[in-house]
Amino acid sequence: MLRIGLAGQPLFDLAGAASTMGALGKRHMFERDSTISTMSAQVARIIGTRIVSGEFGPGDSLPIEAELCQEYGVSRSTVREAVKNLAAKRLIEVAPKVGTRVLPFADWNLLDPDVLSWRLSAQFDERIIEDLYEVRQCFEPRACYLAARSGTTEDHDRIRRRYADMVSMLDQAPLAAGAESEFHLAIIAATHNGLFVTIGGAVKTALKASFSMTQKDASGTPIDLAPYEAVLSAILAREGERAEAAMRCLLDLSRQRVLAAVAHHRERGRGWR
Amino acid sequence: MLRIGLAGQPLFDLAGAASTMGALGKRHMFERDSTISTMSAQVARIIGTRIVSGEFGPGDSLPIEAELCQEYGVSRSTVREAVKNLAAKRLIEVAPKVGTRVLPFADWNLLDPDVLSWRLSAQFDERIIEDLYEVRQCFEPRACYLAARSGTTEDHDRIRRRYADMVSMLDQAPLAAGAESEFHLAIIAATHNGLFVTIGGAVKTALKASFSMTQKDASGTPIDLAPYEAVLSAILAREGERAEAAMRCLLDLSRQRVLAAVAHHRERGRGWR
DNA sequence: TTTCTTCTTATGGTATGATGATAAGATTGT
DNA sequence: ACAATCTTATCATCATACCATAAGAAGAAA
Repeated sequence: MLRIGLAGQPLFDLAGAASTMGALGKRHMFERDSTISTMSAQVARIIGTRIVSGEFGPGDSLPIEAELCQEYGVSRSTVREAVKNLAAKRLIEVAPKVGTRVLPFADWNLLDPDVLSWRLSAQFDERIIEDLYEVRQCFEPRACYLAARSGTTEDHDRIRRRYADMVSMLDQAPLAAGAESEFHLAIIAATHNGLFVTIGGAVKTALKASFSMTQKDASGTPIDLAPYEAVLSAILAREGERAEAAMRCLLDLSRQRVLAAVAHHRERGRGWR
Repeated sequence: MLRIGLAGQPLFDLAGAASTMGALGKRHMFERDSTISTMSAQVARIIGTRIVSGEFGPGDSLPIEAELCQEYGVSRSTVREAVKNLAAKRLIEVAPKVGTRVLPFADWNLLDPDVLSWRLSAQFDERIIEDLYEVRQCFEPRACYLAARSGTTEDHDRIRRRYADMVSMLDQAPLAAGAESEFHLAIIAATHNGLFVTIGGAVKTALKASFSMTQKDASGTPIDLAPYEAVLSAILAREGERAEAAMRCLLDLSRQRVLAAVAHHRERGRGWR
């Protein structure tokens, strides 16, 4: 049983000393990532980060609810919501009379945006980017094939529109990144396979999170549209194999671009965040 | 704003009329899926089923917390935990002052075991099985390639052991299905790509859930070991391409087997569940 | 000593009621 | 008509209490 934190003094006092006030309004009292709205979400983030950073290892027990309340200075309801949240992400498992235990890594839902961003902030790792692109190379070429072969004309129209959006936003870097995601998602949606959509959405969020880590979207170098155009034309022509190959190529270029941006960002600026 | 349920009378009275007793012990009072331990999990399942069955459409608001308490005869804490759970699965989004709204289908985490089983129980659809196998065909052959090319000898040993387990359990149908999953998971683990592991775990759970729907594991016909042996030997020989092709073949056979079992089950026994 | 039973305790699950903050809608004054 | 204000609906949080039960401790019997 691993126990952390000096007994008594909260590691992170989210709520301050005053006890009997509504808490939502005290958001301004702690600067710690005030973009997260609720306290339970913040507690979840803190505990989650401590788990993915390895401070709690698989099989370890978390402190009991009452201790967590003390540590973070919040009520039991809040802690319970946070814990439930982490359990839903399969980071922990909570059983009556036995406490809250960290699950083995293999159980973690790494596709969860929160889990991903916690992992990135705990220790940024190019490996995570590589893994993401490995997954994309598995799914997106196939999705492209299916979109070309069995997508409806409405699907194709939407893909075309997303491409047009991309073109029109080419100069505004942050918008372009979003438009690019939408292009990919439109292709995936054209497969009409819900699981593809789920995985695609997770990957999109994951990439966005990793971009925001490097604080720059693809290092400002303008995107080369040619590979996208190749994908688009192959899909519209309903040439499955060509679409598949074009997407494979696109992803490879994209991967290189992102890794280059990461490397570039790594050498200037002494680290991550 | 969509409101369902006749105001006042609970649709499902989970807790009964008595109000001031601990509730866990009253599990025996309702037969409704008593395998689920906590009430909040049951409430989540009921609401989740109503969502995936289309009773609430995307954009609709769920009844407010107080109404849900009444409908299901549980306290607000319980309802809140259930709602949080559904939000973690991206079925709904809850915002202060605006209530709880159903998210568009594209946001749902279809890889979540609960979501999958709710979908299956709401309306069993061969399509879901097809989608699952489409996903498997995307990433398992690639995982096989990577396992063959870059797996450690420990990884390979573990794969070999899982295969041996499969062989030894060949006659006990329920165990064999589990052993087969473990074989696949061992291959996926050998890629050392966490995302593959996450997706693989979800797919495994999903298949298990769909099997339990048909109440028979692969219709009792004994599994043909040859394709598995082909995969194993290719991996151990570190022949990536051959391993990839062998897995592709294996999955295709497996898919046919499962669909046949589903069809078989469909014609006798007038439906699902 | 060993084993079985019983008691205690630690721990999560649930209930209840109250307060706070605020977005959305209703009301009112100009 | 429009803008400012008030009210309400609704979730977020807190505090406290009780219950059920798994695990562990203590004691009794063989």
